[in-house]
Amino acid sequence: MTHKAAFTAVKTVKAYERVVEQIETAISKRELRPGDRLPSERELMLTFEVSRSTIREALRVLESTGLVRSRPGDPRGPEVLQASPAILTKTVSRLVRLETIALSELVEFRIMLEGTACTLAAQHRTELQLQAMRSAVDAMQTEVAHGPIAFSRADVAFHVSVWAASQNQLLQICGEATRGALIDMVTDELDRAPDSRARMELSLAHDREILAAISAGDGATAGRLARSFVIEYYGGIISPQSRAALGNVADEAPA
Amino acid sequence: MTHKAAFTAVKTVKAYERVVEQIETAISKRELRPGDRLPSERELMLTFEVSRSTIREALRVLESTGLVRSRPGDPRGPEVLQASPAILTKTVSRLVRLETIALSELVEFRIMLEGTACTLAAQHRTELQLQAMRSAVDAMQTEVAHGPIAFSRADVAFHVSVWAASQNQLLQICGEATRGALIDMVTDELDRAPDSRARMELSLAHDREILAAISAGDGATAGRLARSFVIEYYGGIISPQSRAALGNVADEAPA
DNA sequence: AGAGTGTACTGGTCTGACCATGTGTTTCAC
DNA sequence: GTGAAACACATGGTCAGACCAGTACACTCT
Repeated sequence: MTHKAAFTAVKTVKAYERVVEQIETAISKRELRPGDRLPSERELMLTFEVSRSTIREALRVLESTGLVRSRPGDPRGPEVLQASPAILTKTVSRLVRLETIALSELVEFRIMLEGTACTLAAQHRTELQLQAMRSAVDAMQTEVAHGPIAFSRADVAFHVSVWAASQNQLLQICGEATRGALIDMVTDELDRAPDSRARMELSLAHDREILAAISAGDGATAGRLARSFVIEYYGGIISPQSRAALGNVADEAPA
Repeated sequence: MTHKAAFTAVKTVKAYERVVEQIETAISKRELRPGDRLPSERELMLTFEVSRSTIREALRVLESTGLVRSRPGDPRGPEVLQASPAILTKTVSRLVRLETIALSELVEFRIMLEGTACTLAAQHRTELQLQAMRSAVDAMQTEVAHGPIAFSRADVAFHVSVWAASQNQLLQICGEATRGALIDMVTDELDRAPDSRARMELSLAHDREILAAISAGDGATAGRLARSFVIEYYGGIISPQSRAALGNVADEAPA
């Protein structure tokens, strides 16, 4: 009598992958905590019963994932690292760079991010973060005199402080990634030298408005302002429909 | 006379890292495109003048980044892959699991994405995409009878079709990534079996509403609906402030 | 022309070796 | 006793060479 055997697909799993998996789950189950040391490669090859090449390949992928770090000569062995969103940034930027993403898509995405960040910042900001944003704006004021490059740096710093106040790291990461990508693709940051003074003043005024809304805890206004300012900046790049759709989300009640 | 020598810090760079870097930039400069094949490991060790171990370690990190794939026995060599959000998903899930990223942040992010996707879809959708979304909803209707798993699959398909209609690949990528991560985290998709029928009907009704708004070209409504439905689903996870801030963006004119 | 066979080369893994480096200890001078 | 210098040792980085199982592709044979 032949049973209906519940066979399941077998996929050959490479040795180093199983090593990775075991160490990974050990970390995610908190059996290994940041700062802890893994056994040396030579010890690991004994416990896993594989060769050093296999151990090393496993360590390389763990290292590229930001979970551990090996340093030559350290007798204490590879270090278990604190998980950090930093590697996400790299992945996201590469994806943006690679994916043949249209500039318009990037701008749309940016509008969304900036708006949400400001909305959330208005709700979540701590007093400390509020101070940070204020001083960032003050710094922008100062930098107006030092030319567009310095000003732009201060501008970025303000936006970073807003992202931080949103208390959402995914927002921060994507913001960082899109900023980098946008700067890569739009290089008019430099050739807009002629009317630079006016534009700096305008940006400053915008950021002050946003800050006021955030400070007042008015998330809807903060988000709407942020969106409209990004649109003002990059609006020419995206379609009029997108402009209308993304810009008016907050300030027009549906008919 | 001693010049002021412009010496710069030297950091010892490991051999496999330089291999990774070169291949990576080749990919990002489109000299290597998805589907292309890398030379075999034995050839690579000749061109880079390193040993096979080094080449292999480099390939392992490239593979863990999702850039290439090696298959044993394939005489054509390692394959250059299409950049995919899958790796992003894995990274995000791990960060959430390690509590580097709070689940609430993920949900907030998701609300933003879903809302914007629907808003843009309402503006950008082609007739073809509209049909796709319609048939996706119809499929959901059919799958109600086949249980929550099949229904959930159809539900996902509908949302994917919406992202596609948004004409924004970044949205698609991030949507895909957050969806995977959320499913990893929130596994009540299965244990909600008791009232599954009611919830399926509710989801279906929601999606129909969204589709109607998209179909009518009403981006503001589509976005507002999408946000509120996500909040209805995952609302318990995020703070009341976030709920209010993200949910009411579209439907309440600022006081 | 199609089905089966063969083969050359692939990636996966192992062994064993060498080197430069960082840590912890020991030694030494004061 | 205390601080600095020298040492020993285990570590990670790299290399060379080997074996095996598997795949793609060409070559049979019918």
